[in-house]
Amino acid sequence: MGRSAVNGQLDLLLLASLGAGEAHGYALIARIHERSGSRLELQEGSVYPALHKLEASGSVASRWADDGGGRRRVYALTTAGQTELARRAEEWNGFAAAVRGVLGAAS
Amino acid sequence: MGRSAVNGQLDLLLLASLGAGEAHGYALIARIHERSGSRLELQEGSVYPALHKLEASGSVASRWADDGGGRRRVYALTTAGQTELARRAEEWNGFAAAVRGVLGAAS
DNA sequence: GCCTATACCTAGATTGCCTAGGTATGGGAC
DNA sequence: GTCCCATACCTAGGCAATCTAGGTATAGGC
Repeated sequence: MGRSAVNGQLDLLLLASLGAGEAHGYALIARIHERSGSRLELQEGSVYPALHKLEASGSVASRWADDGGGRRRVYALTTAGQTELARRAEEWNGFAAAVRGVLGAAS
Repeated sequence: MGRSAVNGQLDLLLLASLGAGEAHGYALIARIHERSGSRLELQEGSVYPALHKLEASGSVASRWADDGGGRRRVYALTTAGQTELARRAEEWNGFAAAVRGVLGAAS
């Protein structure tokens, strides 16, 4: 098992991070690392395919930006993506509550 | 994706449920279903292999019980299993906090 | 002109769990 | 008294998520 182990929440994490403003892949990795309190260290090999999948499904849109530096693909949340984010966040809250319920009963 | 989607927390759920007292496989499924507020419906095909794995790693011990009815394999948490439960619970709390951190920043 | 950092990409392997079967026993219907 | 269903256990194989381990390209420091 890898060091971060996102346990099925990769899409949620990416959508939520994009909810804070458009960004390119590398920046998203940094953003998630930061906001998770350094607990999540996503790998590029996980993030890029996930972003492509989210774009294919219409949750995010991308454009190429050449701000002087090298090529960058900047992703932004679409309207459908905002809906999807809300749906997944609720799903996560339900799952977390379910685990808390099972854990809480033991203590 | 199945209907319950335990997202890598199957072992934790089983250990936590056994923390509330020894039980056999079928009863564990019912216990988790109940304590999760009916949100988690584990399948036998997930639970039994997981219990065997936990027994092989020393976290649980089993004995056959024939209380009048058909054969039943009753599982109980070992001392090592209690340590493992604490470790995994802490791991879960860390992960949940990380996700909250990423989600919270968006709102 | 080379090395490093930034940035992006993909194929293939691994892992974890579910699907879909199967066995066995006991009790109620009839 | 036998058929069916519920309880209880088990396994092989498949599938989906994501990680590993490579690769490409550009810009800037030295």
